[in-house]
Amino acid sequence: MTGGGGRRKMRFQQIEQQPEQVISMTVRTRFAPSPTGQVHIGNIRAAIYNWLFARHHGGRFLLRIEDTDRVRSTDEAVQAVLEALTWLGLEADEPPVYQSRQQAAHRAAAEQLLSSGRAYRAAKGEAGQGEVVLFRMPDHALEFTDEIKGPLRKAAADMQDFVLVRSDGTPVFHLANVVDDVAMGITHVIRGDDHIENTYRHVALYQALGAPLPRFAHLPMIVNAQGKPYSKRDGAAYVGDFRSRGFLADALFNYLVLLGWSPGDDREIMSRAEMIADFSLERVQSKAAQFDERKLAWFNGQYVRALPLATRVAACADVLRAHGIEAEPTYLAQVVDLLAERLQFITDIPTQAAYFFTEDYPVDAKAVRKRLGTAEARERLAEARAALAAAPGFTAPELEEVVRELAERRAVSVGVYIHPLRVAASGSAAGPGLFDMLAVLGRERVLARVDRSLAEPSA
RNA sequence: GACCCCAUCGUCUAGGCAGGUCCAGGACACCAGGUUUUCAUCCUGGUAACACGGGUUCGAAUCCCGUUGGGGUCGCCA
Repeated sequence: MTGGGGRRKMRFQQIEQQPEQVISMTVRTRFAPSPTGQVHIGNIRAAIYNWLFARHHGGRFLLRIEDTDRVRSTDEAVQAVLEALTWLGLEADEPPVYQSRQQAAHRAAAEQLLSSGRAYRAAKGEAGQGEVVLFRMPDHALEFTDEIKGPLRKAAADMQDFVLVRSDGTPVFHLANVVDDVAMGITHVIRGDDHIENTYRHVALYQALGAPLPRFAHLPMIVNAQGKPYSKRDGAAYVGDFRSRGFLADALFNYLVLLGWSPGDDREIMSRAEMIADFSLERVQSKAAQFDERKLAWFNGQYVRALPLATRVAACADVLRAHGIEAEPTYLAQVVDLLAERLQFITDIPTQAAYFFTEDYPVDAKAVRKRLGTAEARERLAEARAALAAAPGFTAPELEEVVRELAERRAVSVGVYIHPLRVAASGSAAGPGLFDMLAVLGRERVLARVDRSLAEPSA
């Protein structure tokens, strides 16, 4: 059985759950996390697809907090969900629905099922736990056409009755989920494919409740390098992890959208508008996708570089401030502009550009040995120092002119001066163009650092 | 174990529903070269895949069957 092709062909041999016009009706999708912890990367991708699908069809994207597990659900987790959605720009179109507040409706549905004979009371499991309400599964096979997987079918013999209401009177996931989806008018249920088995039960529930069936789309999982479900042990697994590690929301969004979906052409970097315009469940992959943080990092670099300078400067200022560095805005803007192509993460700024802000910057010992380790190198550095000091002004073109002139005069490659100067002025062998860097650093700082280098005992 | 899902470069994928134009295209990563004072960016080139076996067909990555491999589900969790 091969992916998309087969499933799309077969779809039309099946009876549709809803008329084709469904798409022209108002599409309503929802993200329904259970607030028991941080928001997992796989869940947020489901949220993204729900959002994109709703936007594509001019419909609505809703949020439902499935907090019926009172023991494990926490307010902090609810906050985490809200923050993750806001950060990624996935605002819901209506106020969030809290499942725990819908219990009256859940109970009413159970009563309805009880009186119609589709559910029954029974003492199940260990003695002493009391009575539960069980749903009576139909005695015929159940089938539905998944928007991603194609026609799916389950024989009656492979399905058992299941609990709808616990012995303590609280509704179980299946009941609450379906009742709420009906109440919220959800037309398309887009969720992880670990829910496929549940869907048969849900289909039976919708039918028993006399509610119209939504369309279902089951997304494949996100797996790690071992092909196992992606978890915290595989590095960043939660939305908050990515955020704190310096990933941009747009970069993560773009990467995640493409992890399991493609526009059908060669585009990689896409705007939200493009994604919305082109998104379709038909093009969602049906096999699990392996998370590749290196590609995510590449996306991040692309997005960081595309940031307007002012935005990048502000973001860098925040990161620096968190590191106890208060940078003067104009100066910082020069530094950030200088580092433009070299920043893949905004959070790299403190380590990558420390020497711009403090005299206590890290020094690469290896670079010092290589570029300042010989008597000759130090002599060249001294010559360069004199040239810099004699420069008419301390702008990049002026500095470049005096140093190149010096090299010409001594008939040596200009690199002979550049490399020692770079290490003496920044402590590093890598960095922006030397003359621009020196100009931004300023005469005083540069000369002082060079003098300090010259004063240190040679290796 | 039962039931279900999945299978194109190392990874994400295009192509598959309408079989030939695919000795399989793009991106990340990797390798080489170029640009450059370094690093990064950027540019050029390269290595690299249709899981296997049958079948249908003049012709299969594309259709069918099977095998193998991977995954999911079998809770008074969600």
